[in-house]
Amino acid sequence: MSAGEVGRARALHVRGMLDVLRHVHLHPETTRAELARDLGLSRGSATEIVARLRALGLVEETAAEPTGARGRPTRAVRRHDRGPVVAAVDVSYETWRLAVAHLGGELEEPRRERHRGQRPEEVLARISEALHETRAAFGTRLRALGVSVTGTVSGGRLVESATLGWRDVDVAARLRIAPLPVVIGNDATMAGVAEARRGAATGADVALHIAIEVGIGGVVLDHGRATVGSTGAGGEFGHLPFGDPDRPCPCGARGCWDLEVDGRALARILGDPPPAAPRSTADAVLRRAGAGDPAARAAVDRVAQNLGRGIGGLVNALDPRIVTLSGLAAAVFDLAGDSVRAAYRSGLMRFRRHDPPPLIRAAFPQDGSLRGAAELAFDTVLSEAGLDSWRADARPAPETA
Amino acid sequence: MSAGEVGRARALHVRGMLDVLRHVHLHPETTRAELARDLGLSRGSATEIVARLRALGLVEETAAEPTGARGRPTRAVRRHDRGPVVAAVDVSYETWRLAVAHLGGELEEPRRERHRGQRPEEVLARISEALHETRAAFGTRLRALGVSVTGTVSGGRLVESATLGWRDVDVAARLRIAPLPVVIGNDATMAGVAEARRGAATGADVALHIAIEVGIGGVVLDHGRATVGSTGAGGEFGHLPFGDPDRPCPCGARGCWDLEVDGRALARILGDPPPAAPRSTADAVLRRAGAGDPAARAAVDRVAQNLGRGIGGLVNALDPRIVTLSGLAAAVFDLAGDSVRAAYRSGLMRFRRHDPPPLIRAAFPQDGSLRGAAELAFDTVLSEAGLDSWRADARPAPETA
DNA sequence: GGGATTATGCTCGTGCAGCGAGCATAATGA
DNA sequence: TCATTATGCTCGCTGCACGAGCATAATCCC
Repeated sequence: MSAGEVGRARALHVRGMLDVLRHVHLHPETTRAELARDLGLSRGSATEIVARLRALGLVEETAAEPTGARGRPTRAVRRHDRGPVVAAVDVSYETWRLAVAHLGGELEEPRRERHRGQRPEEVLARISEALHETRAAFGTRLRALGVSVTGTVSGGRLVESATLGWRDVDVAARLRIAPLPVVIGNDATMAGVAEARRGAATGADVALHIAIEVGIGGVVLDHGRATVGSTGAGGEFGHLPFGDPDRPCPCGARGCWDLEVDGRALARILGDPPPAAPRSTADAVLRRAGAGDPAARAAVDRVAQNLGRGIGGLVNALDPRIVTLSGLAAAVFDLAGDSVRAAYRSGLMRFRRHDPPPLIRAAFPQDGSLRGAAELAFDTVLSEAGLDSWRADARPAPETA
Repeated sequence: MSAGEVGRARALHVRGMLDVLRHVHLHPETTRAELARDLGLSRGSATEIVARLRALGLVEETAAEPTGARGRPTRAVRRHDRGPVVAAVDVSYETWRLAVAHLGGELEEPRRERHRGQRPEEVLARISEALHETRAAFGTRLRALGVSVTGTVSGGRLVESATLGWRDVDVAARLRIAPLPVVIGNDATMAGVAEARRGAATGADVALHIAIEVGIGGVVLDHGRATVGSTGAGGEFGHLPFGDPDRPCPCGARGCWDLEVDGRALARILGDPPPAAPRSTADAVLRRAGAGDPAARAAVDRVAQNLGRGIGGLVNALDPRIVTLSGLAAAVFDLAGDSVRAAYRSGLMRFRRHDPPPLIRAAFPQDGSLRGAAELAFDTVLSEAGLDSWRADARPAPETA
């Protein structure tokens, strides 16, 4: 190389730019003055950092609508119209979805396809195709991929999904697009991230998210960060032995909480055979209970108690500030909230009962996992490496002096 | 104030000094060259930072013993002989202990007193007295206080301790010494911190620590940081409903795991009345089982199964890399390891069974909670605020130019 | 309508901290 | 004795943020 190449490999200090960019991501309508205040920057630094971000095509400044307050009007700092985007994929029971997300979290209308009956390779090939179309449409603006999948994710692989009937599939590898970073996680984990960062648990230091579809998924969020353990499989609360110790679970263990709270539990309590589609069964029972069927009502009540009791135990163990519920958990909570709450309270240690963490419906019942996948994908964009690579892609080759 | 006081309130950039100081804390015998390599510093920066730390009386440099390797011999960077120390207090069932810890983690021989039968105020007054003696001996070298206490800690208070018979005591407030920061936590939490940072779980990204004395304490460690929830009460795994749903727990809930694994469980299984001192009862049963008493042996086996099964569930939910055991959990594991392991494995989800997280004895069965309290106290010293205050105490009043 | 008030934007000089090249130093080994 | 190896130290350089001072642009109030 030429002799003029001194100090090129040097680590760039981009802390300030990242702080500002993350703030813009979390508060899409912001101003320089707000940035300076919230991030503890001087106005001079704010000016300089915003100027650098503008030069990189990451943010734009436009005239802000007048607030009517005194003082020189500020300008709005917004995401750049041609700034970075990420792709978010969610693979669920019968369908998959693919959406593009912008800085600030805005999700474009997702593309959606049914995949029931297809083999994993077929499904993933279709999604990969769609991803390549997205890549073609957005070019280098597409920076990362977040994948949410219903099932247990460990070591970056989908190790087991009873819902999908898949086992040990390297979903991330099959969806990877050339140089883009991929993050993959369980759907409940992803939805929990969305709730903690922009949903019902916004601002909570520690939050517990509980989602029931078939079985229970969940996650603890610590300041918006999912605590997923050493391999990424953390949050499988459904396989805590809260249930009948003799009842075998498809997971291989016995007494799993899973078996006491979903469609399988409702069918069993009602004396019906194990359902082929537990989620639909659950919806049917909930409808009947809502319509006044006493047997259905009793079954829902029983499941509500099992749910509340388990959540009480989890709150004892994990000490969240708030508990968000989605899927069947939210539906049961709607229909039999008193039963859930009563069992929850009586499952709490005494000192917690005077001010228990509230149980709240999730803010994103439909697209939480897509939103969460987008958030985690953006985490890789809003990092030193992500900023460096954006800069490298945006600029022509660096010139030697 | 004088006009020369420009920029005094400015935040000092001390990242490099803190990085080096933390490295010295974790690796007490180090060298400049190692610091530069491990922290990614240039040798020039290492020189400068070490010089600054020396000037502040935080580290010393001495001739290192020759390694026999080629090259200019390096000098050892060690904690300063008159550098900062912290006090660590552990309040347990019958005694309390107070120890002084140095940078690097070395613990001086603890002072120990029995307190059985005394009221909380008396006990804490005695400890406070001892702390003031420590303060008198070490002066401003004493920088922080870490308190470990057996019981549930929430919001900085001891809210409930069945072991001590205390309820809602503001231990931290009663032990605070004038301006020093105080950190307080549950004894199992503190012991877990010690295991994760310097003990059996060193290097594990996520570790689960399980301690049984009376009931179960525990904690998840994430890269050495205790995940204690929103109020600090996280880790009360003993109050997960793994047990008989009808059995009432003194905590107010039912079916708690606590009741299935400690001296109370052993007594119940043996048909004995509830013991007054469950830990001694447990030790006695363990001795009889070790000596070959078949009834005792069967009871220990049963408890071993309850322990293993619960740990399996926790591993499913929390996904640690390793599980460390102490107290009665370690003793049961020694005596009935096969039963613990078998129940553990059969409680795991199938995909985990080919390579389950190992169950390991804790490295600090005796003084883990003291060591952990010292570690957390040192965290406050090895922070920007801690460094600033050390600088302020060490130097005379800043001069105005 | 015109100053007073309030708030934000911009420029510029300053300081800190770390980089890295080059040279000095101090051991081993042939 | 001199090459080799490794560390220590000096020094000029650079990136980044600070903060004072001034410019700018709105509303408020007489």
